[in-house]
Amino acid sequence: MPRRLTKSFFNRSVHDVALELVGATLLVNGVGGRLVEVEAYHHTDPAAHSFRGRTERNAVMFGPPGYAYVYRSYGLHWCLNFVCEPEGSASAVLIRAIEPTRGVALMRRRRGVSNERLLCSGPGRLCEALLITHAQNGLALDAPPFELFARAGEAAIVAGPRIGITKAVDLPWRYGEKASRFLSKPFKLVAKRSA
DNA sequence: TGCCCGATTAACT
DNA sequence: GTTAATCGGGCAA
Repeated sequence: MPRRLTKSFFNRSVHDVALELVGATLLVNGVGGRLVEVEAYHHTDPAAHSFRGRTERNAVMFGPPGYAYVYRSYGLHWCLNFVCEPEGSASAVLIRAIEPTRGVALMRRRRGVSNERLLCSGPGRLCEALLITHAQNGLALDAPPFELFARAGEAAIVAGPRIGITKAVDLPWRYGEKASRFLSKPFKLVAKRSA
């Protein structure tokens, strides 16, 4: 079994963590799969919830690393983040897509869709499939219901602009497995140099 | 207090 | 391609 990720894993640059999370396995009550798409949010970044300081909603981001920050998006969906960097940095990785591997039948039922590709390909979708709500906000990531395992082997990781934001749109802080069928959106081709 | 808008999704045309 | 669903944060008044 691959190495289990504990709190110290998250106590460093949010970008280092994001890169290493691609290919890692996340289970919630035994259900989940491989992380194939994540985004980094840093407190100096205008697109981050923590950019304007601490509020009731984002309080967990200002706490120690290795905890879940869950917020409501557009009034109806939930989004899952992992708090990173030393306490007070208020930086986090948004989990955007998962390749389902465990508890697929359960996820299908929770989502009400049969297409495996649509089960966890988006931050709101994966929270519905894994039953993540505000009830998990502030929970430690190295204790039940969470299980996190390091990537085993290689991963072909690409970076690109983040999705769905209007500030700092040019920062290439979205990371994922380019060839994965389970991304929320494909990564654009890397620009080729002309001879 | 009131208003606008968002780290989204599904169902439209 | 567009839009409704739905609500808390942030800012103006």
